[in-house]
Amino acid sequence: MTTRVRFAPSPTGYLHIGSARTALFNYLYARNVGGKFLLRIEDTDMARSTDESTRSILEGLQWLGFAPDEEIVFQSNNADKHRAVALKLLEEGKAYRDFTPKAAPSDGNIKQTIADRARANQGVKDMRDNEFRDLSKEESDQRAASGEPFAIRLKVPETGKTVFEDAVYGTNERDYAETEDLVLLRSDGHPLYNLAVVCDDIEMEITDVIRGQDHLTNTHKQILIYEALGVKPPRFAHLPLILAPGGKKLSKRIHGEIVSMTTYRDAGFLAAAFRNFLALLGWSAGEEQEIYSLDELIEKFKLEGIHRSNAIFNFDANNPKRWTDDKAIWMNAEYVRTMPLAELLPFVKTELKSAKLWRDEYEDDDKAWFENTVDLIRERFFTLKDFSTQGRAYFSEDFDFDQKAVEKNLLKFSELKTLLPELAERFAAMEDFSHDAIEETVKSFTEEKGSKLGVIMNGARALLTGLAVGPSMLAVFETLGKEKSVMRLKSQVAWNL
RNA sequence: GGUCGGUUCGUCUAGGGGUCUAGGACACCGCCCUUUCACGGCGGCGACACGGGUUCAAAUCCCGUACCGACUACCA
Repeated sequence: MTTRVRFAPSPTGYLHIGSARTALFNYLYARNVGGKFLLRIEDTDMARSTDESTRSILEGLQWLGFAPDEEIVFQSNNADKHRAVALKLLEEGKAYRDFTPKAAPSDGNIKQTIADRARANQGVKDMRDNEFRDLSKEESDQRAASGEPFAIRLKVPETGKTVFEDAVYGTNERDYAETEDLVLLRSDGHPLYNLAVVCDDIEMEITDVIRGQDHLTNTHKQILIYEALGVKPPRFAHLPLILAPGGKKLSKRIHGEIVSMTTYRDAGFLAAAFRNFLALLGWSAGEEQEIYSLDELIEKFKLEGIHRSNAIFNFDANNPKRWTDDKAIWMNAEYVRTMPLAELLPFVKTELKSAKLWRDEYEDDDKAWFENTVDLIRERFFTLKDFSTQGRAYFSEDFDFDQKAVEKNLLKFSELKTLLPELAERFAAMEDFSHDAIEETVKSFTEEKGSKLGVIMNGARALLTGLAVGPSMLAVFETLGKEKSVMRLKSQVAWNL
């Protein structure tokens, strides 16, 4: 039997970092065993689901490169089938109508309300305590026929237990007495999550369910439904959660954009790097390698490598340099600096285009120059964004001067105000403006003036790039060329800021 | 409150009875290189939650405690 897995997000927000990892693991697993990776949008919560969210999730998946192998399934389209299953179970006596009036929706923190109620009960609750559970078929049918609203609940057997073997967490057992007679169909006719999931997974012929650990206890309820339906449940593998610093839940409300996939795309992350980072959150190949191509991940991915404890996505909202996880930033920098140049170029092009810095000559007459330049400056970059910000001076005359660089490397040495334009004159007189020739000129100029090489170089760096950091100045001079170097060295703009 | 699960450096993790005076990565700190640095090189700081067992031997097995998490909805 072919392995078939699915990623099943509910469209109530953007693609969350935890969901993205779930998608990744499903994808890797499917590819590793030569199975199918499917996508199902669980949009049965009409109140919270939005098309906007669906679009955002699809966008995130597309960026990460996880295209489903079959058409996307929208769960809401299957509502009729789900209803039919609930009715069938009712007919077979495996479910019953509950005529208890629907409770008013609680305001405030629902989880808290539930916990409080449970505490008030002192933890003892008879899960079978429902006056309609054993109502005669005749009376139930009659009350339904008279138009009385009802929900359909699964009739969980009195004795026994649900057991399943989780690929990550091992054997899970739960006594039936711990599971309530869960609602299958709401009184307004809408199927509920646990029913919908089971029905769809059966219909989609899902063989392995890989999802967040928050569904671990739900699994018992779902197994009960599988049993009532007489269908063999799929294999389950639950993933540890990704938490916020402090071990708290990572949420949109509290942590904002930091949890959204599109944030990383927009911040100049490479999908390959982010995938790599995500793969290492909760999974390990058991070796010391950390940089993996997609193919390597696919080849090495094993469910056994997933661990049981939650991981923390580490970041400091108050520190701009650490706005997201350090390791994610490092990983991206590693990719930017070391990936084959030819693969990086298209991304740089896109970035420069969106910053209005792109020129078609970069792929034509100036192709060699462009490639050399990108290769030179990427050494110190972290994201694609850096090409249009820190790297701006290489592609435009309109760049900003970093105040600190100006103060530290220019203003502190007032003599540079005349020395640098003088150096420009020397440059202007040069015929061969190559690395070695430039070095020769700058060195003799420095000696002649009794100045220091570092002072001259860093002053020039501030003038030519606006920054205090960057590649070797000899390379910068050569890259920018004689004309621009001369012009910028003479410019008084930075001196008058 | 109940049920279930988890706990190795600040973070991601290796390890699954002796090879562990616990390895790697990120971050941090120091030194070196150097015309700068967010590059590179070298080094440092830094963890088996706690308490009992079992065993010749426990980070690894068992029990308890603490802490954290999930679930406990006519949400998904």
